[in-house]
Amino acid sequence: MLRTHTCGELTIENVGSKTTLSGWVQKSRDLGGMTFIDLRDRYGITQLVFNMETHKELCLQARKLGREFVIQVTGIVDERSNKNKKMPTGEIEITVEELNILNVSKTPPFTIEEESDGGDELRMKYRYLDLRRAPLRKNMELRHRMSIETRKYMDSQNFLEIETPYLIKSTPEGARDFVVPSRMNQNQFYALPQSPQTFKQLLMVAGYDRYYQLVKCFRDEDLRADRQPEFTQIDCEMAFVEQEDILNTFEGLARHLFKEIKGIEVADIPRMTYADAMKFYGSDKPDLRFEMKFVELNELAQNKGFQIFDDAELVVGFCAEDCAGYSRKELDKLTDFVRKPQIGAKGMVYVKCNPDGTFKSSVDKFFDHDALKAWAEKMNAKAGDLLLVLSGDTEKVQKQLGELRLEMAEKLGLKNPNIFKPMWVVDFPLLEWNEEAERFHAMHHPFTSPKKEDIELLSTDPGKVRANAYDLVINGVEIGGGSIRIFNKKLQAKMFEVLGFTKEDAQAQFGFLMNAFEFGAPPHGGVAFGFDRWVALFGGSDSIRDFIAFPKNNSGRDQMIDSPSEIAQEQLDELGLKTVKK
RNA sequence: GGUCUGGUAGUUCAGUCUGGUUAGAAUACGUGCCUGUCACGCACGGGGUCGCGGGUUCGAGUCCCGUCCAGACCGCCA
Repeated sequence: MLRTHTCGELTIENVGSKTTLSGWVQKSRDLGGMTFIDLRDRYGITQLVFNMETHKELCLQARKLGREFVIQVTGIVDERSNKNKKMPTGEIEITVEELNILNVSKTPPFTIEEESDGGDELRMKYRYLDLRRAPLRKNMELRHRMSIETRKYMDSQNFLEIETPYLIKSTPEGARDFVVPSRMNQNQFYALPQSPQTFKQLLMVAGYDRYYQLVKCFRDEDLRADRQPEFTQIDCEMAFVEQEDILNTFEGLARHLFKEIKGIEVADIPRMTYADAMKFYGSDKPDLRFEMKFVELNELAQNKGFQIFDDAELVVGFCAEDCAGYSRKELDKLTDFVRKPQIGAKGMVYVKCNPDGTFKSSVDKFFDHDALKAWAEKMNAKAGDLLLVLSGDTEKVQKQLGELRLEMAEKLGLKNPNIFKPMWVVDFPLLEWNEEAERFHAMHHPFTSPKKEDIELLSTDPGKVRANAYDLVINGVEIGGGSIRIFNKKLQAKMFEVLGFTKEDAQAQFGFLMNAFEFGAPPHGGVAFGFDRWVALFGGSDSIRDFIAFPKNNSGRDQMIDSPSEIAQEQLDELGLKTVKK
């Protein structure tokens, strides 16, 4: 037997017993007369002690052990004379009687500790070493527990987990597909699913009225800290439901996960329309951990001689608490922030609500004390607060101010990772105008149903149509989204028409779905959650990379296995593919 | 496709703005000393293609141009 216990389980209760442990040498401390070794495995760290007086040969051997050597020891569990309260096994140590080196190790390129000294690139290249570190291990454990609890909840609600194929059909809508050449059907290609969308709808037609799946999805788009080319979704679909049923069912999932994983009881999850989210927070995924709600100032700020405001469609601002003391330099930095090309504002107006009741603003020339006081009152500001105001075209200004709001929250340390503010954003627009293609795109996807009362607008003013679509947002992170689907063939055809599909295109790409809908499709709808994001959020991180065992880097490369890579000419020939010379 | 930041010892970084003697620190590694350490301590030591290519200059880690790599963001992500 290579071990009788793990390195995390021995305590004061086991003192006196004989034990065999196996693991990696985390660290050795050679004091001359005695040597301590921290032995590590997945479960913890146990201290080994070698004494020069009693076991000279063993002690000499132990001194030669390098970091990450794999060893097996047998010895007696002893109570430590100097206890370490910082570690669970800190009251005991193993007085080693037998030492067996199972394998040696090269010196690792970075330290395998809580806080590694390795940079990202190196940690990715040696991911198997990085995964030995406790923080990564905890992330993997968190991910595991969340998948278990998700399955428990879904099972309790009568959902069936059904697998859908990974080799499917490419469709030009939405994200770019990853494409797989077919050897048996030369010049034809499979696509990896961006989501199991059509299959889950077909499962509804098939009568499996509650489906879910923890499933890999693939999108060939540029990466971000929270976006990987392959990622995992909790994909769900239900039949015979309305939006309300779905929101309630998955509010249940959120509540279950919050309770079981974070020990947090979540009250009802508030809902906000897309229109309000944009109006008050300048984002379709508002972070509600902090206020700084937008206040419109058109009436108070326009026609007072300040040309920039007068020309603007919207003058809007928010109140940053206790920031009136900001220096000129700090305010200039905020102005620079909103003027960055990524944000795109022309400028920023500020009003300091001084503690003595006076006001100091960047537009004192145009607005006197009373005018600024009226702003402050409308914005519920108190003495000591700072008002930040932007103006311009409504949609743009809202987004710009939304970015500024997040920047201020960051500056003020309001993004507390231990506070969770979940919300549903509902009533998304059905379509959004794509400038480049000069046509409407489905905001969610082309199977999303419009609100009944808005259907008529499809022909007259498609941009105004609201959808039965919803997102779950937690702390400003889009955790998931879904919709009630169209199950009526006529309406689906109308939708494709609005999206600019010819009948032939629609039939070629989605015919299999529309045909299926002719065989008794039930009313249905669903939702999909970004599992990696949810795990990262619960783990207190903005980046999903350290919650995926083997992630890809910024350019979609796996630096450990060095993929993607070129393939042999024979493979290409077999697939009927030609290499393109660079 | 674009914007920004970075690339110097095994590793993490300083040094670059303002060019000039032998490129430093910490940590890791090696050797020696040390019987209660747990970020052990002390002493000594080895360790560098300053990402790569070109240019300016008497002289380039430092300035300029190009390029590669990494990261953050915009576009993109139904």
